Amino acid sequence: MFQGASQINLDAKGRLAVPTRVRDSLTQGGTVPVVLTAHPDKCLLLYPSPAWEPVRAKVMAFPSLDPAFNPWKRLLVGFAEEIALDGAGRLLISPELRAFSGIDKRVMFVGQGSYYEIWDLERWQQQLDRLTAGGSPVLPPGMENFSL
Amino acid sequence: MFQGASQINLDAKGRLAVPTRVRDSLTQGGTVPVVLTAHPDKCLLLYPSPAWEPVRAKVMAFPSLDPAFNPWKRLLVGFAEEIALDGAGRLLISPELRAFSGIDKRVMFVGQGSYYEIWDLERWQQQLDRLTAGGSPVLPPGMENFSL
DNA sequence: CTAGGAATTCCCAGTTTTTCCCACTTCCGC
DNA sequence: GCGGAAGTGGGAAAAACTGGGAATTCCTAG
Repeated sequence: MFQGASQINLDAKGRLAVPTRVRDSLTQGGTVPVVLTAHPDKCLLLYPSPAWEPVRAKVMAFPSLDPAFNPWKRLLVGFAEEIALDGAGRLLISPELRAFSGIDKRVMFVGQGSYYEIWDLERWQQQLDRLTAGGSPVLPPGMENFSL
Repeated sequence: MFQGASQINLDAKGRLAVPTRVRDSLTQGGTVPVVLTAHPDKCLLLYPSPAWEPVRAKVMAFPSLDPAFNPWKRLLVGFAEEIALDGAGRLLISPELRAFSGIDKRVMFVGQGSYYEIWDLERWQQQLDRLTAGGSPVLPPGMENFSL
């Protein structure tokens, strides 16, 4: 289970140093590559390769003739890249994924259960502000009686 | 059941000394780690690790494709960190959680039943003032007939 | 077909950060 | 006043991050 947030700087070559604490759980000790893809909220998703497979299978099973599914398929499958970490545990983010997500240097690396999200730091704070600003957070239907 | 408020100072490294009183009940005598995460009110939540599990499970069960739930999952799961207390009973608060909550040195440590809340002292007093200012505290719906 | 150039990948080493542990001081109880 | 426990601060060892550099491969032009 992935959780926890880390602020990370990309180097000049666009490489992201995965925090050591999560590195082994992501790559299962270096034996498994990772998959990086795009999310509609303009962040990137990072899966251990085996965990990505069933997700891709589900997306590919969307009905091809329903136009509403096609953008999702193009985004999730079209941007997916299998990447191996280098000797120092860094992953190289392609120019295409960097352009899509607005990532240039400062990013937030956020655990979300079965995957990690990678955000441009500024965009991350903007979407946080939407929840915490205004005094009263917005509660979606079904969450009114949620207890911490 | 956790209750009671303590004013605590963080040291220069961002370490918080958990009061001796509550230390054993939090860690069950040192056998169990704690989980620290974020709350929309810009305070931190501190759980004994076993008590956090069901909360995380409920959050993880939110529908992934409903955009209204995603910010909550990013906040509660994304900021969650499992931390072990050091030999002196202190817990290290990560720079990310300190930045989110505005905590730098003086904090208020408040029992809240199944968890503790950790507030920046200034922010704690501001939210107290919001309740007590103006002479008449605001009553949320359903609390009109509450008897102390 | 060959040679030059550019981009990419892999690897090494310095520097910073983190983590763990020890010692001192202060506070409380006896 | 004395003993003990708890809080506080600092320091040293280890690990990790950062940046650069060299070699290889791919592409392009002659």
